[in-house]
Amino acid sequence: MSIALSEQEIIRRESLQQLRALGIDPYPAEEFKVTAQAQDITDNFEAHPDTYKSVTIAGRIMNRRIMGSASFAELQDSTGRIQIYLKRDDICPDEDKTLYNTVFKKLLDIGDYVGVKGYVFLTQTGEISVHVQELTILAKSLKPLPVVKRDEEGNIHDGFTDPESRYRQRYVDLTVNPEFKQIFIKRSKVISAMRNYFNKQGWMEVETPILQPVHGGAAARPFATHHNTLDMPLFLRIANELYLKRLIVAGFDGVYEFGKMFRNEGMDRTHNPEFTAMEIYVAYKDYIWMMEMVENCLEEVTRAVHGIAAVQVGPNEINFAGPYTRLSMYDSILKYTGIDVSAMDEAGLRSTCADLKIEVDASMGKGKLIDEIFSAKVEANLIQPTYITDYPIEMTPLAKKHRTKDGLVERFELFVNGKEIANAYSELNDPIDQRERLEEQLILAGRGDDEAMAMDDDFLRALEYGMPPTSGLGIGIDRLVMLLTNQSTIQEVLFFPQMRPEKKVKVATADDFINIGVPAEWVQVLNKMGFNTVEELKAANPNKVFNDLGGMRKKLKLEITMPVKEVVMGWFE
RNA sequence: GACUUGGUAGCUCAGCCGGUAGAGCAACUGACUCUUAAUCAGUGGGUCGAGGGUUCGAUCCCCUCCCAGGUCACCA
Repeated sequence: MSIALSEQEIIRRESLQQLRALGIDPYPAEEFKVTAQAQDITDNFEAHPDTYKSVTIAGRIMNRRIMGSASFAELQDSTGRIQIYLKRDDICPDEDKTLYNTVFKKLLDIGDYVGVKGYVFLTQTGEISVHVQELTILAKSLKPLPVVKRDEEGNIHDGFTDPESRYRQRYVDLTVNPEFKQIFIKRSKVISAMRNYFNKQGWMEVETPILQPVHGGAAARPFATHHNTLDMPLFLRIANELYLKRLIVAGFDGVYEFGKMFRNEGMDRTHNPEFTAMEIYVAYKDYIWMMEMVENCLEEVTRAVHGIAAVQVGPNEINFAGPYTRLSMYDSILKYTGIDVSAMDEAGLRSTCADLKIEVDASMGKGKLIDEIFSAKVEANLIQPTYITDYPIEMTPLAKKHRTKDGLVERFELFVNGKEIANAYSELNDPIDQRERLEEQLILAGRGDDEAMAMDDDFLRALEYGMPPTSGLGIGIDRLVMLLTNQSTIQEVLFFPQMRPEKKVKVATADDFINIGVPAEWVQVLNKMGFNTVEELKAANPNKVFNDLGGMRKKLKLEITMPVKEVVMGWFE
């Protein structure tokens, strides 16, 4: 990233000055009243041509085909692209043809925002187009957009495809690859459909702290920060579960929150340091009830996004209409490995892992070992929505003990396309049991499990006042959106995925050059000549610099005053 | 964190055995009043990711580093 401008950027800045010289404000302040949009026109013009005898549209120029005194251009607004047709003598009815010959043909560029008033018509080749009668510049673009070409078959020719550039400059990505906007539109629909579903049931959306003194509710490494006034450490939440349960204690029957969670762990195509989770808690329910709720909710969400309950994900068509298959964790391992682990002790599980060539380490307890077997042998097989139920107690410190099965808890996870999408419990509301379970986590932490859950005394105090039987659910929204939009990386469903900072080339500020006597308008020229710092400039031959400045001035057709030689020599003192 | 692939013009990419770079699009100049990957003629545009090393000479070979992608590990 150099501060020196490219040839095309310099030319666009000159066009900007020329527009101003012509009395045209390249960034006008006043409202521009739009009366139509591209998609509306292309969808409805042929059925209702009379409605489009006068339209005003606005957007970016994305393509121009100039043929002397007539031109076609493509205007892109938030809904799509439409072709516009400009005739010199229509937009310049008087003698003065400046608006067409100079402004449109010379001073406008791909990427500029313009507003256009005219009438919709059909070209000889049958394309719905707007015949322009008035042209207004709304915003000049100073950086050239990548030009993505599409042919008649829809093949993309010079795609803007580099993932690094696409994620760092999402604004460019979505401008030149507008099809990716659909992912984010669907993401928005997923969240609003889910919110609508919950609201219809009478449950309440709430907000709980993101800055937490204790990072509870999940097992993960947190981001740590510090509050200056209170002079205390704080953590960005890794979960909001314990706060939502406090609200159930407080007497709300159903509370839910869509919120960002933060986990200070690895990044890959399914993990971003901050991600969106939805958690909901409903009083007087259990995890059996929750399974049915999730089936209804996800079916409704899928229909809201796709119109039907099924979605194509890679080679699989996934059907979100319930009921979903229910399989206990032990039965799922039995089904896919033929091994019954239900009665095994820790030693037995270790030797089973060894038989299955699953790597384990000494810090792993019984629950973790079973989870390892499950992850390695079962998960990938669960393509259609499947509930895995009844987890070992050791891996689930916040869930209620199973009503009939010793050593298990009332928990399910929903797996779709081989990935975990949701996690739910009959919530543990026995405060004494809860304290013991968290103490066991402390022991695991002592064994070296740095993800074991922390003790939260205030949460336990809340439980001691009494929490009604409650079922809780968490859904990873990013992963659900990945599924429903058929994307294989989380970056594609996040507007701004986390990236390392861009490297900055060491560049002096304009003021540094001005301070040694360089006129402001010449600083860019020096940058262009490769002098990014004052030191680099001073190391050069003064006479050569003076000559080269003249050369650059001529080459770039700069209409700025050449500094006299004595001034240039002064830079080197 | 490990392995691996890549980083060359505004964008997408070539670049042979080491001799300081090419194409298409975009840009610029000109022609053109129904084009649509517009066309035609011409012209410019590069710190070859950064820094070292080897060499008479490095985009190319070697080393270190930076950034990104992929795979794996980690991530109840």
